[in-house]
Amino acid sequence: MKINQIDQVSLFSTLQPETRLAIAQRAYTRQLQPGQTLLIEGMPAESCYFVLSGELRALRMNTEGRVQVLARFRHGDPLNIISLLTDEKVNRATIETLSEVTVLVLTAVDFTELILRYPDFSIFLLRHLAERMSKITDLAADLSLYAVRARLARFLIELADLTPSQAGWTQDEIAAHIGTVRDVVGRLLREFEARGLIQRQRGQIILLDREKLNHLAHDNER
Amino acid sequence: MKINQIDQVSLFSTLQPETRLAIAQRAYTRQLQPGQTLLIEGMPAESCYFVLSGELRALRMNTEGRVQVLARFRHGDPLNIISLLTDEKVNRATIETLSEVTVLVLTAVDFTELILRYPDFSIFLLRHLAERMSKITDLAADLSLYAVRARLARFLIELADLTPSQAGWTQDEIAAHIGTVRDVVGRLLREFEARGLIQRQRGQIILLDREKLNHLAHDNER
DNA sequence: CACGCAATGTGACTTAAGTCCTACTCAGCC
DNA sequence: GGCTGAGTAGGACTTAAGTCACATTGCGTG
Repeated sequence: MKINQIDQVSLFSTLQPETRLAIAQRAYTRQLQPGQTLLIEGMPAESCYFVLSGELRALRMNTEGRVQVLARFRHGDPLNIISLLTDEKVNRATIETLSEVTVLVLTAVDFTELILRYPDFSIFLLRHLAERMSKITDLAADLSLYAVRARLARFLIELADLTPSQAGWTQDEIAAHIGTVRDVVGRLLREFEARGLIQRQRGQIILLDREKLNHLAHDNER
Repeated sequence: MKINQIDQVSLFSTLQPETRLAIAQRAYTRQLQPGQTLLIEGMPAESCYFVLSGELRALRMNTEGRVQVLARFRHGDPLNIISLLTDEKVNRATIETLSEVTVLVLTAVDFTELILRYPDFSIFLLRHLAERMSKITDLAADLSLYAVRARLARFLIELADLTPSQAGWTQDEIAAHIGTVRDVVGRLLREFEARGLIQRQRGQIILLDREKLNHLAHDNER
């Protein structure tokens, strides 16, 4: 892949020019359609990826087909590195695209070589991992310690903070993120609306009473 | 701290002698009593630790006092590095000792310096983080996708695999690990015993029907 | 425009799991 | 040897949350 393309990955901007060059020499790009499965949980891990554009999600599924989203990836995020760093070298989650996606592909061999040779690369990865570790820890604690109502309230607040235009979230997707099912999300959204906490139009959700929502998010009451 | 002491940390054995020396020059040890709290969630993160001996656990607690254990640490495990690597520099969990403990303390400044100067140190951390990431991911997925019965079955199997002498686990502790409450653990253990899946004596649990337990662990049925 | 699929709305029902209580067991210890 | 407190046993009750079934809406595409 061309070096100037690597330079466009803004998150690589913390890396030394030599390191960027080394990555560029080994990596190649790959295009993916929306809704495509990039990796399947349990399969041998052969390479890792870096998101250049588009959005993906990591998920686990149980025997009944219920889905839990574990992470979302976008521009600059490394992807599947845990599977490569771990002893078993097996994909730890299924990864699907949510939009059209371009990724940078790095084989396992190249990856380990880069880590050993370019210290700033492993620091770069370390920071990313720490960030993701924080998020997944929050998820685990939430799932265990808070009721669905609280998790939904928190989700809505975070969503509103993150993206001003939070359209395109189906109830199914919300459910897969907060660890429940569609029906329950629908019920609770209606409840929130009836209580004047939110307002909905064309699938968009507007927070009306952030105070009360925030209270709901941190207490297991109604 | 003395270098020969550092050399005793078997997990540091993958590090270069210079790196070990650098750690030894900056770190100091600290003794802790059983049941002591080393770190409190939400407080500013000032240093990280490495376990020399004894055992600790990381946990989160909700407003009602319910506890979820997020990780266990023992000899060689780094501890609180996520809090230091993350932007906010705040402890991401409460950490308590389970026994008498000796830790190696490294201030935030020394830690970042070591990372920048000794590449093998960051690779060492990277591997640890990947391992822990795997575990916490499993936890989150389990909490979301499997019923308590399945989580308990899995827990019992893992426990039996890990330590041949799995005494000293109170129902309360099991509950805090698998994300439920004492009463429920007690009920289910009795059920398992009545069904001939396990046998209990003096707090010790012996697996009788690993097959069926394993089936329970992977399906959400009874 | 009509058709069909995806998303949502909504009530009725079921149940896992949590809560509450009271009683029992057992080890340690003054 | 009786007392204390931590851990366990076990029943009764409540409820959050999941399941099921079916209606409705809305959007994109032939």
